[in-house]
Amino acid sequence: MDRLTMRRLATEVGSTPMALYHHVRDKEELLVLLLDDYAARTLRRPELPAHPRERIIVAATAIHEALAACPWIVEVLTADDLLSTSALWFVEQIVDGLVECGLSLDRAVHGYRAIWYYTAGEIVVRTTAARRRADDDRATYREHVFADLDPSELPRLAQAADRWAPLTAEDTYRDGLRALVDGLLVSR
Amino acid sequence: MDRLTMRRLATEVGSTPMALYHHVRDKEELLVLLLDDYAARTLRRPELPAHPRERIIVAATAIHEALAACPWIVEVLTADDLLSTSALWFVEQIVDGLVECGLSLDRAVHGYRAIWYYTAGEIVVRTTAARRRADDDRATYREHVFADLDPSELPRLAQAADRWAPLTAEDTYRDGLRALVDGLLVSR
DNA sequence: CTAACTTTTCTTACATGTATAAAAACTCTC
DNA sequence: GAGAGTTTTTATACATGTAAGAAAAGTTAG
Repeated sequence: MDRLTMRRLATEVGSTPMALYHHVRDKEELLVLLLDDYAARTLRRPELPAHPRERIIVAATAIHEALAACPWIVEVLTADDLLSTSALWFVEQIVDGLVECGLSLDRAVHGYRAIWYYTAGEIVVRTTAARRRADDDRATYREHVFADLDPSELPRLAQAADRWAPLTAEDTYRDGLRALVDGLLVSR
Repeated sequence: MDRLTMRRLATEVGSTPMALYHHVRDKEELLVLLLDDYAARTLRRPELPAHPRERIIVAATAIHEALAACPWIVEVLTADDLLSTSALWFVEQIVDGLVECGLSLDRAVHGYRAIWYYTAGEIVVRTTAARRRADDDRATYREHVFADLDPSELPRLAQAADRWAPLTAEDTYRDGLRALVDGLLVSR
């Protein structure tokens, strides 16, 4: 986000900063367009399994992988649910998979939203955590927190204290996604 | 985030901008501290139900409500998993609930992370969507997308097109949370 | 009380996003 | 092809976060 400046872009394109603003409302819109372009060029449709539940997993994972590979995405990612027209096909697969598993269309849309919340949240949280770690002053904050834990008040956290860092370093997106999808498909 | 400027804060406190930087690494850290203070003052511990599964729901919902009531939170929310020491009690409740439901401690921590991803994602996505709607130029983008949908290629989305806006306006945090927790508790 | 040292504050400076309004380039009709 | 109208670009300006280093205030040892 910060690496790209309107001034630098303008001079590299042989123009002036304010000229860019005729084509783009603000810097964020430019980045959304970049993300859109990125998605259009890199999102390849995977082969989908026959079972609808697995189809949901594969489609969501594909989106997640594409986004996670792109660290500048976070600031843009706070966009809405439909990141770009190129991603619509994946959304379709997810909604359709949910419907095929027996959900009503309305519930399927809600289900897709939940999956999107989870996916976007995972990337945002994980990416910013990684950035903080690079700073490494702030990384020690967590150690502080866990060191001063009162085991009588917060026994589970105290118990997990030394394992917290490695545990949260693990990539558990798929597991959480599976759990969420399973839960969504349990008829309630 | 933008409403608070270091310069204005400094003059209101009767100081200079750079003096603030001795106490705070940067603006973001100041906001994290503000969030921390906000959490400490407003997060009241609710009465917890006996059943561990419901306890998870109640604790997560409490965090979610406190955060969702605080719109400037989004930029800060991309913090790590432990928002503040005042929230630790809630984290404890969630992890403990998961353990009581039969998960190992490791899986419980992962489960908490999944819940946090979902919660943070929900707030970030929903809040930014609301901000965009205020702009309302960008709100029409979605209508465009749905208007030009090819029903033969994306049948479900075409089918849901006119209901998409109201559907995504509904607050389904609780439903998604329940689904996620259910899924996490299904022994795999 | 003084002198060294540490913590805190101030001054100045720069790069950034972008508002505003004028200028230039382009397009299209007659 | 001339002139009106539209689109695109430029010049200028301002508020912002914050780096760098000087200055001041506070603290402590002798």
